[in-house]
Amino acid sequence: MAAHPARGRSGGRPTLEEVAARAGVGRGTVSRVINGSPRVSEATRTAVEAAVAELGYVPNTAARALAANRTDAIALVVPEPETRFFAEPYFSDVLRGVGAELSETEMQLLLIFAGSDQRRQRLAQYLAAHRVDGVLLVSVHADDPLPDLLSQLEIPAVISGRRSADEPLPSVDSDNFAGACSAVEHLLSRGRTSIATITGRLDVYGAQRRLDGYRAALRDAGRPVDERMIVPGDFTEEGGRRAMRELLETRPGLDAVFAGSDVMAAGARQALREAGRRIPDDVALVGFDDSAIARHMDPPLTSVRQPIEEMGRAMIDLLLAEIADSRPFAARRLERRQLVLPTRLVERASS
Amino acid sequence: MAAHPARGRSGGRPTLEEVAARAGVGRGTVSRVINGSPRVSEATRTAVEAAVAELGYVPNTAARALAANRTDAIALVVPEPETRFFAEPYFSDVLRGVGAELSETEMQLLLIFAGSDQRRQRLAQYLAAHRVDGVLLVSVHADDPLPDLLSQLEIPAVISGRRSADEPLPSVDSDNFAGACSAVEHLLSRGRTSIATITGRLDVYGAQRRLDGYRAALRDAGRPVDERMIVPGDFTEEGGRRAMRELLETRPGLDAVFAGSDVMAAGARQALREAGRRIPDDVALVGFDDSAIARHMDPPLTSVRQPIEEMGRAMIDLLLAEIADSRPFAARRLERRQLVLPTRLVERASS
DNA sequence: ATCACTTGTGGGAGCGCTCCCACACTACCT
DNA sequence: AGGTAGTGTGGGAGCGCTCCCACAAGTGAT
Repeated sequence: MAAHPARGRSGGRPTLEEVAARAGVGRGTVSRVINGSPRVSEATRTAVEAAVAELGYVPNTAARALAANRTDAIALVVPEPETRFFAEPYFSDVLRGVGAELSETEMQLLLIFAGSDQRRQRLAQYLAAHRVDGVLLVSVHADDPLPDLLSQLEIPAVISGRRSADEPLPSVDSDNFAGACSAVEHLLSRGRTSIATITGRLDVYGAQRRLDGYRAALRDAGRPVDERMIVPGDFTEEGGRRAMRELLETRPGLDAVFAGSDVMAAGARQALREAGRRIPDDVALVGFDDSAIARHMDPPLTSVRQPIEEMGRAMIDLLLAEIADSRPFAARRLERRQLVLPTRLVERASS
Repeated sequence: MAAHPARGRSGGRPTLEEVAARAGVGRGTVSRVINGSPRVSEATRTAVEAAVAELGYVPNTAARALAANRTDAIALVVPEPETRFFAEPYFSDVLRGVGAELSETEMQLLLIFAGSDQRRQRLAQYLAAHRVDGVLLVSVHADDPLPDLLSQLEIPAVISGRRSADEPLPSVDSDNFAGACSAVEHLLSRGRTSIATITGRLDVYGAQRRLDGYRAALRDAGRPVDERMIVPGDFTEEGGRRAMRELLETRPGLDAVFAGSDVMAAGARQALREAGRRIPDDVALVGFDDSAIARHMDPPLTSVRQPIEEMGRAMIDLLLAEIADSRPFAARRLERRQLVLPTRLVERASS
């Protein structure tokens, strides 16, 4: 027995050393097998694998993290309170894509909310301790200090959406401009002549671009843009409802609304119903995101589809590449670090 | 310069050793200060704290985990697909409570989905590697092997709800039986005479207890229990809708429904509306959970309030105590490890 | 003065890995 | 025969902590 009486360790998990002894090889060799190094002979590999199986060996992640200076974990940082996270289908869709892509790797995903100052404080601590190899940042507002903190700490990061046209960080975005254009063009082609829009928070670049697209489509069609037809929302259902009420008051003659998100469209629908307007007979309604609520709305909502799940997957791919690049002796830096995925209009009964 | 040229470590974070040198003390002393040991003189503590601040020292969690055999992280395990997680307000409420309670500690929360076989496989690996100090298990079905795996691995765990009356694991539950009783009594007191119930999945103990409460309340009031008035749902909106349709077909004369969850009540409401029944005029409706949808329903839903957020907090308290107990030289084992919190009927317009 | 505690402190040993140097062994050219 | 690669392998050193033993210095009873 050891002189040091195994300080109360429960279970007594086997170590690399023990696997090596069992397989009759050295520690280094076992490590190579575990990590899939090609420089191991077939016979040795088989022997080691047998020993691993017999002993039920599972690597100690803390030791590995300490020695190799990596954690095999990445964080999905949501700079919003939990409530928003759950209310917004966008997040769950991203999470699904991220989870799917990640399940093919050994990486672990942490979900971190940074919706309050206290939470942000804790997150900063967490990042400073380098407890994750990389960060996925979703829903970032223009003035958010988080991206800068990350580059300062030299932590690989990818953001969903951009903060501006020339986002310095690697990012994955959808073509918000083109998507908005297609929505408005669709409404025009249906003979609508008085088209309003409810925007998202304009400190989110994507919301800004959707508004730009709305303007451009009208302009291209030779229609004047009435500024009173543009009302800001905040991506929430309540915000959509408020915006719609305002529109009905100032521009009661409108015959179509392009909402900057499905959730806001749902709010707008309530306000329209309250006011006795029928959809699409009196007012056509188009959303953005094509999330689950669009399909389940009554009537089903025409919406601009963003491939959110695919975006989640792409973010992971980019991030993993970033992480690989950040390690010593990385092959070469990536070139295309900004991805913009196409959108597509899905027509349903609301327009 | 070191002979070993600092293998590409980015940032070059300060170590305990460097802090010690700066403060003119030994490593042990710095460690004691960091960990809040009382056996340090005031003067030394101040000096060390100054050095920590000057150097911007942040402990290396991997090293700490390796040396102390703990991770300072706990996992919230959801044995459901993400979709269910987002569709069910119960989870977000638990998460909110857990997050709130945890934000007062240094513990990190991981959210892990174990909804598919592949995911469960990965989770098992993860747990075997002891990457968390403890586990919170929500929404466990009677035959789930996860709890046994956890006790086998000797990982402290707390479950929300119980699997049976004599749950071996520490658990936090609400008084489902009494809650269901109060709902039915309320309907009876409102003069309803023909009360149906839509149950949750009966392999969830809580759903079973709600059904027991429904039966007991009717019995206590001297009313016979009509088995055709009991229809199983599955906690989903769609399930509630289906169950309600069935009830309307087999028992068209009913004048009240007690649904085993708010989400199912929302589904039932849709079916009632389709059938042209008015709420509460024709049929009174009562839900369970008192989640956000109860308040937002039209009409607002009478519901049995479970203090879900408080339950989340209690789970954390229990789990932290369990973890403390599992460490060597723990003071004493806990006694009360099963917590049952009271429920309360919240009356609204639906009944 | 001696002994027995108590309080504060320094630093060795060790946690379980990865990294990398050294070395044996084999091939295949000159 | 002597080079010159390449291929597998063993194991030392070290990652940055915590734990704990040893010990100095102070305090009070005998």
